[in-house]
Amino acid sequence: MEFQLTQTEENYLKAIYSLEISKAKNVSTTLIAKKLQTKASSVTDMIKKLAEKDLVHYKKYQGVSLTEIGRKIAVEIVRKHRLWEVFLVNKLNYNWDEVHEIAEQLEHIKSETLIDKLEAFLEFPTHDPHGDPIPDKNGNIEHHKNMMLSSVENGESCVVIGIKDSSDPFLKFLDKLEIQLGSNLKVVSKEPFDNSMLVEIATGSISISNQISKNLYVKKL
Amino acid sequence: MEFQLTQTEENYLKAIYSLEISKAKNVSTTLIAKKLQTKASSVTDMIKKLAEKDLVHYKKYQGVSLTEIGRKIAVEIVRKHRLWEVFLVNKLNYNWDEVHEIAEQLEHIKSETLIDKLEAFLEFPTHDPHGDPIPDKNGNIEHHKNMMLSSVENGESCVVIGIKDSSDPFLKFLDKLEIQLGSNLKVVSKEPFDNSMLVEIATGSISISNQISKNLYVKKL
DNA sequence: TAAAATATTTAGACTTGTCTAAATTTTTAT
DNA sequence: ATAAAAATTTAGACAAGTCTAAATATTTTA
Repeated sequence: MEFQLTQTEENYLKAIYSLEISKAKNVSTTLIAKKLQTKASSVTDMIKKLAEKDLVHYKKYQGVSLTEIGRKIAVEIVRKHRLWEVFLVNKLNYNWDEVHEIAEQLEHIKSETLIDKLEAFLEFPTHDPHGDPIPDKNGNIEHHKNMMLSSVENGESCVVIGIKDSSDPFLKFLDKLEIQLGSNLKVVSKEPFDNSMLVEIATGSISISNQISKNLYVKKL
Repeated sequence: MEFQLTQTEENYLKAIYSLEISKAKNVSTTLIAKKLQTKASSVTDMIKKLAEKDLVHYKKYQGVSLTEIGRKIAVEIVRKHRLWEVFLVNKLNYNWDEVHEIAEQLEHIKSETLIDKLEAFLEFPTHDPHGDPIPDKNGNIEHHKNMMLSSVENGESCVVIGIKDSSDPFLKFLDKLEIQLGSNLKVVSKEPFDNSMLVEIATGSISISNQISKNLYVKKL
């Protein structure tokens, strides 16, 4: 029951997986094309191939969804990606905004044993450098509880536990703000006009726009 | 001056490099085909492409040799391969006979910084798990002095410093003999009939065939 | 040194993943 | 509800890397 997929096929599965999570069921051709920076016609071709292999459910013009086996493979790739990110940051001293591209390559390395040995070497981390949970070897993954900084009330304190949009510029911006995973934040006030908030952190008070506070997963204290 | 080569192109360069070292200049199409488990006609096609990019010298029917830039790239790939092997054995606890296939994949990961960071993390190893020297970041590589166990005289002692043929079965066989890098060997006697030798190691005396003694790099004590 | 054997190259075809342009279907708006 | 807009699929083409079979060149050998 073991598939040998190409990197491209794996990338499609991963893209569909992440779109299913953020956008609910039956992901559209266009959305996948946008995500993978390719053309809708190319997506259609590939979807047919994946459907042929029973990795996605597909009916013409109706979008796609992952089959059970397709989802299992997608989660495996996510697991590999996030474990490699931990390696790059914790062992090779990369910053959290530098590891995505390299992990995109490393996640496709084929081996029965490699990723479990890597996981043990890293001492079984539960989250990657951006706070995203790492699936276990059976494909179980604990999803974020959807608590964003933006929904924290005045006077309440919380800890940053994850980043929703782990794009390069956003991570660099957080670096500049001196916000990282584990940072303590206290919401001082919220501005109804633009939904920005005044927040206290270790180094002082800063104003945080809604666009940012919507992208920080937090846990209330 | 930076090329972006495909994995296949890189594999051809590496194959030509290793054939040049063992077989001298102007490597033949057939030899490359054998090494890469492909057909001579495919090799011809690829060679033309590499020649087009000035990575090899090529004249019809005359075989190929690496250009300076081609050799530089080949050595870089060897460097990556060997550093990853050190990582797999020293950090992830793989045995030396299990790492080749995985390193074959890891050597193609593209990054400006990754391999130097890996090298630092591994504390600048000079040799891979099979005793092969690791090129430095400028492409300098210290080649083995060609002293094989087979040329050690009766009564002389030596240390194993490298394996010439690092194939799976050979490495497993050495494991069974309890011979590893750093093992001390004393040549007790040599049998002129088949060139086998009687050798003393820590755990006792063993007979070693010529085929084996020709594949062990040693340093006299 | 000419015939036979071997090595190499060429020609044409196939696969994978992609694209553009055209055709078709679905969705949106009036 | 129907026309316009948007999304999707199809058709045909291309590049990369490979293959088989045939053609050509080189090497061996007698």
